[in-house]
Amino acid sequence: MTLSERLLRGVVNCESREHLSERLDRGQQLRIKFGVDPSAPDLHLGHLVPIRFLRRWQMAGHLPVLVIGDFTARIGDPTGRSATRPQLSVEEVELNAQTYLDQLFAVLDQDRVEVRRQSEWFGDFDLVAFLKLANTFTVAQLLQRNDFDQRMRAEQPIGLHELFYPLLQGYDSVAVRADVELGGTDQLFNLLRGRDVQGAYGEAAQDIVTVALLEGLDGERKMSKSLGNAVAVADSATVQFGQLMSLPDRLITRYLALLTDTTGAELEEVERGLEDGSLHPRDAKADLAEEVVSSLHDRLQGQAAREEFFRVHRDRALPSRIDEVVVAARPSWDLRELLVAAGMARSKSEAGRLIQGGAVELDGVRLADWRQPVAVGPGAILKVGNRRVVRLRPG
RNA sequence: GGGCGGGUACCGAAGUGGUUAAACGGGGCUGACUGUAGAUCAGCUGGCUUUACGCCUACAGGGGUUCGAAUCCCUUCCCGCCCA
Repeated sequence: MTLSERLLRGVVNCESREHLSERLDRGQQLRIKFGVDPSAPDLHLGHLVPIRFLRRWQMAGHLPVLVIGDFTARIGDPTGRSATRPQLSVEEVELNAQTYLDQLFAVLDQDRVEVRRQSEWFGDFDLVAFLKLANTFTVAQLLQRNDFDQRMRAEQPIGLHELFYPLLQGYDSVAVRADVELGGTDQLFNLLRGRDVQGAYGEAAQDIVTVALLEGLDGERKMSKSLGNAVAVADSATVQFGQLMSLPDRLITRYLALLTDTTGAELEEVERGLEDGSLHPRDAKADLAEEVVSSLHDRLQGQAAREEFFRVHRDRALPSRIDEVVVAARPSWDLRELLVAAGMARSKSEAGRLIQGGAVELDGVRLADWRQPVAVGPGAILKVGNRRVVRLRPG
């Protein structure tokens, strides 16, 4: 396997592949730009795909250039959106960016990156400069983009400022003198515009690479916090493990390929095992989950999370650690009020529904009638649904 | 500037004077089944109350008509399309 083949493994789009491969094989050190969107500060597994890619390059001696989109975040990237994104304030952006970087440096070597902010060059961008940038494209060129086209068709609004997003991102490449730009496949349009902008400013066009977008836990849409199908990098090992176990079976190998260092041969083996039934999907998924969780925390926590999961779900035992909730000491409780007091329901109506639905257990006894008052002993175990359990402490 | 069409619950979308807390679909929650999930089936999906088809809040905002309005009228705001 040549150097370029190794570094371009898993890449979906590459332009120009020939040019890039040649530079990589020649051993040239490249500045690989990666845009950091500080509108969503919580990293999830989907972010990890390009970040792991960057790490591979970093270890091969290339320089990741992280561009914090502190201007574009205030516009809102229209990519993949059917609606305009909310615009953020300067303070929000700065705070988010820092949170993002902190999490990112768990994977990347902090000392071998260049961190830049768009405000460095856009901070005093004047109208003349802006119009010059705007002059690099026609409206038709920008409107051919899929997201816009769909929105036009659906008679949805498109903010004028959204049109400028690809231009600003493209100018970033000029500003940081990017050799290569990395992004998810949804960034293809923006990345390509970067090449055009560089050309318009008399610079060599960057090569671009895109990597796959990770599907979320629902197996349908791309992983995103707002869709509620994401596994957050900052979550605890047990939570992450449980979430990964809820992944649809058919995504096991995809996750392995995108989130772990599993080799191609190993992947084929798993695939074969799943197909002929010699490998239980549950176990394959547990292996995947342990691997991913271990990489985010450490090996020990990965194993512990696995054991805990099997304990609670397969063996139906109580979790080894149960959060304690202090509730008022009373001789007897209205069960609905108890649920609200314990933070298991937002309102008494909601509590009543849960009880009627048979979701509530107190000390292992299912309570389906909220009219029946209950007594709460010290250390009573309140269970609502399959995964929410607390220990009650009257006091 | 002119014409037209819109703004309904988390989302999409019905409803065009009364039995509408608002059909239907999606999503979410819960139960059964399981391999944990998915698929499947079932229930729930505004709040409050001594749970009662009782009360309160709700169909962009405000005002009005009416015994009664998401539904009619006036007005403000917002969005889309077409023409200029």
